[in-house]
Amino acid sequence: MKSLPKEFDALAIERKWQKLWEDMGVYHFDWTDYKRPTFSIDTPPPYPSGEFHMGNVLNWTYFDIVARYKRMRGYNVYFPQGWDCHGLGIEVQVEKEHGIKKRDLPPDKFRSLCMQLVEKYIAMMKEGILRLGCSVDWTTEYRTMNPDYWRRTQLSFILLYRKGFIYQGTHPVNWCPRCETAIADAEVNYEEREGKLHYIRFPLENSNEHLLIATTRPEFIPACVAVAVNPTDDRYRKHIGKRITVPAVNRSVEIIPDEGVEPSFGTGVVMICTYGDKEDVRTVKRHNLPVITILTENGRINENGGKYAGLTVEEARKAIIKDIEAAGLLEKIENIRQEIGVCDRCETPIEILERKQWFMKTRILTDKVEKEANEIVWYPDYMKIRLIDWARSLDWDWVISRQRVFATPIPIWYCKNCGETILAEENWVPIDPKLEKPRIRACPKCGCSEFIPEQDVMDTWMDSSITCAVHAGWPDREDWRRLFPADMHPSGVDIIRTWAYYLMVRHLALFDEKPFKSCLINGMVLGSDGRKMSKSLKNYVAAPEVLTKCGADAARQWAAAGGATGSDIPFRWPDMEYGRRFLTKLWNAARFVGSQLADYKPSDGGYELQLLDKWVLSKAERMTHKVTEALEKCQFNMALEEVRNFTWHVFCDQYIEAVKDRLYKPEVYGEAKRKAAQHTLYTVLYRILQLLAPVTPHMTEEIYQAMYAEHVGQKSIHLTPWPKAGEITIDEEAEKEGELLMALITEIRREKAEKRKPLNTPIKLVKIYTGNSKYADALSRNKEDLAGTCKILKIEITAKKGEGKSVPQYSDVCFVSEYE
RNA sequence: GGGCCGGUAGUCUAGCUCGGUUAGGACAUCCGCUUGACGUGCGGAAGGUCACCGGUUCAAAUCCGGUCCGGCCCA
Repeated sequence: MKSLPKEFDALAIERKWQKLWEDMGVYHFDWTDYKRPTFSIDTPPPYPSGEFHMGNVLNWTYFDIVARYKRMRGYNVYFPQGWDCHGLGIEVQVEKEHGIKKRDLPPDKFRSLCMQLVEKYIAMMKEGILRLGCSVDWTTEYRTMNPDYWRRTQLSFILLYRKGFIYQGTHPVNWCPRCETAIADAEVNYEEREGKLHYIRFPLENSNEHLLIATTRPEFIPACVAVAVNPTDDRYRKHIGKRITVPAVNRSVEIIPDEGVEPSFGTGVVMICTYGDKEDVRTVKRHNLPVITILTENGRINENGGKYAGLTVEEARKAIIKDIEAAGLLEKIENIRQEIGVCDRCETPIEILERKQWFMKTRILTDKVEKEANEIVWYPDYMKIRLIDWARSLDWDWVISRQRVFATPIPIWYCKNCGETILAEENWVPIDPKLEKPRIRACPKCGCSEFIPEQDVMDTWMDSSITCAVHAGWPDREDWRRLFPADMHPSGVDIIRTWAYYLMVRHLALFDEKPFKSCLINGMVLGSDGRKMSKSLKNYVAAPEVLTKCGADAARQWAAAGGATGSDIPFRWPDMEYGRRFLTKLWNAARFVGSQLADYKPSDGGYELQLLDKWVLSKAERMTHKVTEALEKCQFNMALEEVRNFTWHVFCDQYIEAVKDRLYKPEVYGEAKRKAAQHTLYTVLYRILQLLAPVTPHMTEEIYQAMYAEHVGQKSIHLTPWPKAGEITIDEEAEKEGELLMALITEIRREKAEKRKPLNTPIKLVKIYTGNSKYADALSRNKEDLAGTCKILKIEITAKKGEGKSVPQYSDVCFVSEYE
């Protein structure tokens, strides 16, 4: 057997295997194999936003461990990889980098700038995935910005349209005035900011009294359509039904009762505008109030704002306050902390606008979403609550249209004459209605042959929420249901409400089936200050730096063992260091085994297993059960800790130390006992390597190739079958006796340490008292390893109780040692 | 304001599902030793009212209720 060199270069080893695995194609899904069961992973195509970061490392490590484990368990594993390219984030960056706005360039030019930037980011992130050693099947790589992908997005749109899930309507939507587009609830963040609460007098009609209203948004006064009070509020109940004058615009509106009004906020009187906030939307709808839209798409006051038309929101606020103050109607202004909705991509405060948009009916699916969420296996289980709560909390359907450029076009035209909506046929896609006409001669309704293309494009989530079906081969492969639903969908805890939710509603609507059978959740990566790691918080550690300093196998150990699955994992350099040291330990253990097995042939028999051989084999088997069980439950931290502790402490510190004498001196103990130790070292090390392979794929491969590949016969350790239960016999008797023997060895060594003697100091005589004949018998049968390990020249064992140093856990067992 | 998660030695963390070992580990600290795999390694030591209060129980870090604090997501 080949022995390993003393030095190793972890990074070189990692690069070498990453390349060889790719060359050998060891991770390719075998479409022609119908014997093995399949296991498909719905790899979330990352949004190429720049660098592969530690959160990606955590996420990808989790499901790569699963992929590698399942492969060894005999599954035909499907591990695809794509890129979710479209979206506002890239557009905003292109605008920033080039100092332009989307309208400054023709759409195709703007789009190509976006594609360039995306390619740059993909290259960076792909490098990260490769360096982490993920077992991706790169023959599956795809980009959602390529027409072959968005053909599928458009096809799904057409199918949903026909099934009645898509509608166009004029409804209030979240609107980013900077990006000039509608955005979904999931794209709105809430931030606490400093605001001002204005107290303004609204004169009551036919009276010289007034009501004092409090508002944070006086610029909406021109859009005020009612004044509301809580019907249970005794202060104002008498005014309900009367009319009141809106200052600055002199409009007469009604005072209405509404239970949504919080009597303790401000004055308990609020103005209802279209639309100052989401609450206004509810109130307007509830009371069927008129709608006065006063904002343009870029956040200015429109013609409905009268004299304030053309001003920005900020300018209008100042102008209106000035006018109200001049009219003597401004009572006071207070500072207030308020939560405001901002655009997820550019942090501009969002507005609510009523504009014609495309929607997908999602709320009618909520009961189904809940039912399916309960049928999916979640790791950890409680995470399903997030999805269910989110689905239940949604007020509006999903706005799927965007007024942007870099996205999948909506395959729709309108008849120029009668306005009829023309939906693309299934075989027309991919198609961009802005560049191509519908493939019909004339409008089926009026015969007109001129058409107006839909300018809007689709929300990016429309691309990325059909991945479970697309990965499986839909719609091109007839057998796509073989890989659908996906066996596992991995997700960060923060995107359950988006990714997992949208996947659910899209696939339920399209195929009436849940998209995935299990969902693996990873927590957030925290910085050293305990807060979520981010560049803006200055607690950011770059993944390439970590991978260069410590290597992928160390980083993967951090990800696996940093905490329980689903919980947030703090980034810690000491963890990284520990991972690296463990690899060194493993390397050296393997090197020792190799050096002792120069003359060993795995097929050779002729060995007589000793107690400690049986003991460590039995413990290795027991550990295998624990690791297997932990991996089945995606408890990566438990699985890794189990193997690391066994390797370091049981295998290296205890077993190897205890059999050295037997290995070195066959002339004393006999060849059969040396062979027994060789057999055990060979077997247990292989077991360790296999169990570690999903977590530290590179190092285990390197050792496997040098020491095991020839005999085992698989071209990669990652293709070897996971150990089956019972391959090694669990020997309870040997474990019990072995524990006693190890406890005694440990105690004798401890005594040596206490006496400040080097561990290889010979002991002239050790008298052992066991207090019972069972222990005495066990020790007598196995005193060779005891003597060898502790350098004892003579051992006397008696079954009587005696004096001396006692052995922990075995209160009756004690010994007296005599040194020279 | 709502939902979820967490609060375990100087730091980080496991254990809690299914109550019962001396509460396990890593890093840091201290003391020893260097043995023919070990970028060292090994042996040992110190360090904890398991956030707080109450309940269930023969028995609670673990189950139940409440309080406080922190985080995440949302309104």
